[in-house]
Amino acid sequence: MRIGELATKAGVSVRALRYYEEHELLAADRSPSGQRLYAQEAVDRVRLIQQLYAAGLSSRTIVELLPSVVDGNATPELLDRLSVERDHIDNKIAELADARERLDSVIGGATENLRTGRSCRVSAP
Amino acid sequence: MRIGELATKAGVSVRALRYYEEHELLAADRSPSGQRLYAQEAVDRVRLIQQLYAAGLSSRTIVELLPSVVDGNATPELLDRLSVERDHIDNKIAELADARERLDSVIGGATENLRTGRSCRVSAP
DNA sequence: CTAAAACCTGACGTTGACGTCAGAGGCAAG
DNA sequence: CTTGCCTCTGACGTCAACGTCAGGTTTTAG
Repeated sequence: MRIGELATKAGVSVRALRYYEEHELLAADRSPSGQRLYAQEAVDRVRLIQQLYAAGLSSRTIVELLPSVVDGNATPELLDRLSVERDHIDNKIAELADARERLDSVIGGATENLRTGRSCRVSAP
Repeated sequence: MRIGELATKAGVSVRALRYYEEHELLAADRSPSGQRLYAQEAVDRVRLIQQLYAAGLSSRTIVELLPSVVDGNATPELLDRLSVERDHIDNKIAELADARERLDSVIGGATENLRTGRSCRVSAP
């Protein structure tokens, strides 16, 4: 498949795919005329890349870890790096859960205020 | 307290605090000579700001929502915005959990490979 | 065959949350 | 008083992950 199709299937821009190649996250074959050609698996790989981006990994980090994640193999050092990133993700999840709780309690309280009658002492009656 | 002390206590840079003032996230009194003066509560407020940043909110969004979060009150519209952000956070948590599972299974598999004897068919025996 | 759509390379633009530097003023200690 | 650290206001620099535009080639639809 060519770049446009992959972009559509994977839900990213064409520019993003060229960026991934430039940064060695995603290799592409070339047609005789120089157009990029991708295998079906590329769709999953792009989704994986996006997932790792969303997890806060930089493209440099992804380059280092992606082979291990794809073929399920790793040296002890890579295993360490993977654990480090896993822990980072754990911490982020905890932070997010905190923030969500905070918003939830605000939402709950404010909803209650609106329900019981206007707001809670905004000004004197 | 002056800006350096707040920066230390809240764990951010002096520059960040000036940035927050510039973007109306955090007001400051001024000494006669023009130096910024903060109350103790500012420490918590800065931590809250950081938490919301970590949750992916932009400074513009934080400006809109911060008053509600701080005093626990909100108009119906703000309540909507809060819910929207809460849902965003929910989605992010789900994505992160996915990514973590992925890393976990890679870590598990690779650890197993190392444990049972080198790697799983890297080359012919 | 031709026009539209997709693709190519290069290169500059964007955005957010600060970093950093310059030049000048303020403030506690010795 | 001066040494040294803190603070001030601009204002330009940074970095990542693309967006966007220019100018040209290739593929596809009719």
